[in-house]
Amino acid sequence: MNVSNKNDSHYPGRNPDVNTSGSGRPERADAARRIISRLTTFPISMSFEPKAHLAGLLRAAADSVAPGTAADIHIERPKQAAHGDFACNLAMQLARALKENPRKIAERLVHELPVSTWVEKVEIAGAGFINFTLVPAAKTQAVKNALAEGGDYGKGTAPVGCKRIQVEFVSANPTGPLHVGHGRGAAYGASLASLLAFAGYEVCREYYVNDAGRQMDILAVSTWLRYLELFGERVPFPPNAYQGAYVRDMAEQVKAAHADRYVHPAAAVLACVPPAPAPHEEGAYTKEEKDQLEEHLDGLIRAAKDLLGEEWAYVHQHALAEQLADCREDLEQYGVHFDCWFSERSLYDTGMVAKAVAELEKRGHIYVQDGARWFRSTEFGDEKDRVVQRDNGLYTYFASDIAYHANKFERGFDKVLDVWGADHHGYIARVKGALRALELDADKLDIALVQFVSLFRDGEKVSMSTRSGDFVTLRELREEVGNDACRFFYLLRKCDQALDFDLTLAKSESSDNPVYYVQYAHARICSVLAQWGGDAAALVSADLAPLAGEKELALCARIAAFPATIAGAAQEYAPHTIGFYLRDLAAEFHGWYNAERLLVEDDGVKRARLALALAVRQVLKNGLRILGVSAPESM
RNA sequence: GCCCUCGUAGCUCAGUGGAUAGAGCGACCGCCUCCUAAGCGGUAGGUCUCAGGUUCGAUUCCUGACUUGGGCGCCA
Repeated sequence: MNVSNKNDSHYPGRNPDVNTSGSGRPERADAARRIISRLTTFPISMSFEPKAHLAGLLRAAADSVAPGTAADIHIERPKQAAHGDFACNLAMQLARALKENPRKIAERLVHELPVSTWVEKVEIAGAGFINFTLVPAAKTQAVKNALAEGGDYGKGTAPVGCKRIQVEFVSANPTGPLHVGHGRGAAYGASLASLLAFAGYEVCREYYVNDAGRQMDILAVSTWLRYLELFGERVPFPPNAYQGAYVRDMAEQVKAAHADRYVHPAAAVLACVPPAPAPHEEGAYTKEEKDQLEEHLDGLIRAAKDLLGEEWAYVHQHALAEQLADCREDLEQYGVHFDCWFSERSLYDTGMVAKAVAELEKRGHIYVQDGARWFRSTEFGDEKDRVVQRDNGLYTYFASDIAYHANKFERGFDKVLDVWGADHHGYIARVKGALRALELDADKLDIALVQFVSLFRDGEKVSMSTRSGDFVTLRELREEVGNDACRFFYLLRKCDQALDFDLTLAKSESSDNPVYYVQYAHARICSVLAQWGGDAAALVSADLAPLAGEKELALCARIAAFPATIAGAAQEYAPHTIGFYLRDLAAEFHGWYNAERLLVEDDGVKRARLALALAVRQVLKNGLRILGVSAPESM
């Protein structure tokens, strides 16, 4: 027995029949304890989750020591090995309610702990920690679980009442190629969706297509102006139109398909358009000049619509279809798939935007001022009221977003998660406010804000603007760094943390990327198993008793922590936790691999070690799959 | 100005109401006759921005400063 001093208790867990009445406890309590023991003692062969098991033991003890105090049982893994395999601070938590010294409470708790065949030793240490040391079979049980469950190891079950969840992410305007900022949102959203699915939710991945509104008009008119240039009709190209080369490509396509069908004289185009300010060298326009530029651009859009008539729809549709297809292809290549592409325009076409505003109006949350209709969002926690319909009759983006979210709720999800860029955070209050105004449960809506990505090249910040066309596309990034490194790099940071993406580093020293470290562990295991050449499936039944080394048991503990890591990451919407977990798992494997030989002479030891290696590989594979990173068999 | 966010090793970042706060990179010293050296072991490096408060206990929670980034349109 491990009694380091008189205050430390010990626990005869392996010998439930031992007579402990010598401790002075009445026989009646002992009998009660036996009854509980029968309820909480499990045979070794069953699937076993240590934290849940220990929590169950402690719950029973707490109910006996402090009935009615519903303290949360919090089991954690101590940082120091000397503190056992698991620790619990329950005694400290109860100290206040019981008005008693935590160590005394801990002693009583330990005294009332039901017997468990999994527990080897219980110690009280420090201010009142209860430290558990498990029997070896408990530590290696995770290996058996991982091998038996395979690709399902770590899967969870969603909480009752929250089964169907929608994750909406990327939702970039289809007005040009996706850039590295979208790449982060895509990596985060896709991994989060996979994580939630693995954690037991029914997940719907959705992309909201902003195919209505001014940005699309600007793209269409940009394309048309480039098209006119191809026929020598030179309208000065506005600096606030889309500059990218892809716009010229679309103009070429329109020309190839329809020749000069959409050509109008430049003079006719400019006839009724308010003049643009004189162009500047550095683009340093004053506020007034900027307004003038926007009016000029709107004038060009009006002119295009007037001159083209019904054919405007073709140019508009062509630009939209092209960009959406490009975006979709880019994402598919990135390993990011969507179940649903939801059109903003469909909300207008089906009258849902008007209906949403009418619903608000019916409930008295709309008023008219200066010819516009305002939603009284201040009554729902927003800092100011918001326009939903402008004085020119057009609905605002906010109006369609209200309709969109109302529609999401109508579709019956238990949870709706929006992944937004961090610059949209001011938008949360008004959307939630609108939902409340529509008498919907706004708490069903969660919003994850993904911080910006700043690109650095050769130590200098790269300016990024979609309109100027001066940005690094996601496609370029993927081609230079690779999908795996790209996904993993993004995920090795909390989403609410701004990310500095050093292109020079990512491109020139990509072998330093931690993704290779994790993948290498997987490849190494594959290599060892291949050299062994035996039947890997048979390792499920290997005797794991030879796994007694410190590194081996630590690795087992790491594997055991995987299901809880999944559950925690899903609950926190934090897929980056998986990335860090995998890195730690790989590190422990590499350390073990270097310290011990796997393919040793002793068949029992060899099989046990191979079983452990196989379990590590399984967990690496399951984790990498969630992150959308490949698990190569050789590198 | 108001609202939000951030502040942890030289750098980039994890983490936590608990016991001696971690990793990668960089620096330094080692390890291939041996299952993949894209690997491993070791050393150095910290007032967890500061000041109060809550608590048995605060780097963690609260308040306030200072700091980082962002948002405050009849744009999307």
